Amino acid sequence: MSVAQAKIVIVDDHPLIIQGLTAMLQEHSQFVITASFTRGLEFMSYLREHAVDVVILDISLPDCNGMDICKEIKALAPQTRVIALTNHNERSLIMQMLQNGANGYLLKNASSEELLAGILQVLNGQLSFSKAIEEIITQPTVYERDPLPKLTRRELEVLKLIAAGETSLVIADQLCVSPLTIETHRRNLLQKFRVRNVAELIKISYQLGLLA
Amino acid sequence: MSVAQAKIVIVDDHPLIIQGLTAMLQEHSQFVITASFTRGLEFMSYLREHAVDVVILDISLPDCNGMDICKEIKALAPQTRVIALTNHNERSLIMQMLQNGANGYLLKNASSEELLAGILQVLNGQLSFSKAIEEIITQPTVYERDPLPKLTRRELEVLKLIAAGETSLVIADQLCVSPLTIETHRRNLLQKFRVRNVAELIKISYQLGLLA
DNA sequence: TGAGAAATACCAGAAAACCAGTAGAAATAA
DNA sequence: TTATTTCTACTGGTTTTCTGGTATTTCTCA
Repeated sequence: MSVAQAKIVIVDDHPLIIQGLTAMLQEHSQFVITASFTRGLEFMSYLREHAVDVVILDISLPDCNGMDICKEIKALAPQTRVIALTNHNERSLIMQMLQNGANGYLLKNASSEELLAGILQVLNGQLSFSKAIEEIITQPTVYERDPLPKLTRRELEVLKLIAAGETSLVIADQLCVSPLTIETHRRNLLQKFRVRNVAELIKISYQLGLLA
Repeated sequence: MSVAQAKIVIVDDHPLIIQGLTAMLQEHSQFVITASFTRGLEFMSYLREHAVDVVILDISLPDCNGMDICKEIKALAPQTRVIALTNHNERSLIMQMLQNGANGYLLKNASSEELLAGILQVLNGQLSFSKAIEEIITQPTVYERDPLPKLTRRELEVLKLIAAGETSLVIADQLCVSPLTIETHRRNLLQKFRVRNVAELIKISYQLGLLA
């Protein structure tokens, strides 16, 4: 990895971002971009055939979620370094990515120096974070929120209907269950997210990227 | 504008996007990128001193809102074409930008061909939209939602506290007014957004970028 | 300076959400 | 095949929001 060029792959659904990264990395001969993808699944099948040193990975992809992709990458090719590149700066998301084995977490509004330094760091076996991310991590955080709650299929379904403005009664009707059941799901949602009412629930769900 | 190079300026808080656009446009000699900014206000003072043919403008900027910037550009330099470049695809946002005089509306996940074609179109005096945007516009819209409601300062303040999960009583306390007043603001918010309850309110506010 | 917008405030009743506790059936994982 | 989780459903009571009115004072800007 020290003499040869480092093989880098970009996975991002924004062609502009790919182009920007490519332009940036081209100027540095120690890197070579061997491929880029706008879909996570296409990348995964590529990874099965090719060696990759660093993956620069968008968390929010159209066809699948970057978090899971990260985990799969680490299962399939543990030596491949993963750098998350995203706009999301929710603490729980970051922690989850680290949990899943990410080597770095950079924000899309990072400067090219930051990006470059980040890639070099993970190649060196170190972790790498945007300044803003570092602050969020080290922050003892009054805002401490535990690892992104795992919702059941039904709960997610109910959550979306709540966000759509439907009342428990209507939701019950739509899902063909008792309104009391919906009330229970509702309560469990509030509990899992540790919030006090739907307003907060919807806000957090958005911040965590569970909705839209 | 036909013989000379078209002067293009990019305003986007993501260096990567700027780099991507720059790389893309460099290959075409009919364009020249004369400047790029990560802040709207800096750009505005630049515009007072320099001629610009096309501004590629991110709607969500750190220091100010791209919507207003668009209006100001059109007031200051009506011959300058404005292309909105953003991730938001809410109908009301698009309409608002058009209202404010934008010449084009492209999505950040657009392909380079789409971007290039878009710039050429607005230079020709035509309007230009991403395919997805065109669909949203022409859609007879079951989803019709009128121009992004204008909130008063107080309403926005209340909205944020609602999103934070505070009850009317607590909000009233915090703002040192009667709970009944908050109820009124609340009602006006629901009315302005044409929604039925806070869940929907918060969802839409997020989609419109009013929160976080 | 005068009109319209914004912020304030009230009443009263209906609807919906929230809280606490319990529990059986069904699906899924160990 | 247990064990655990998920989905379902209930009782009963409290709090909060939502609806539909009305109305005064203070800004704001044309």
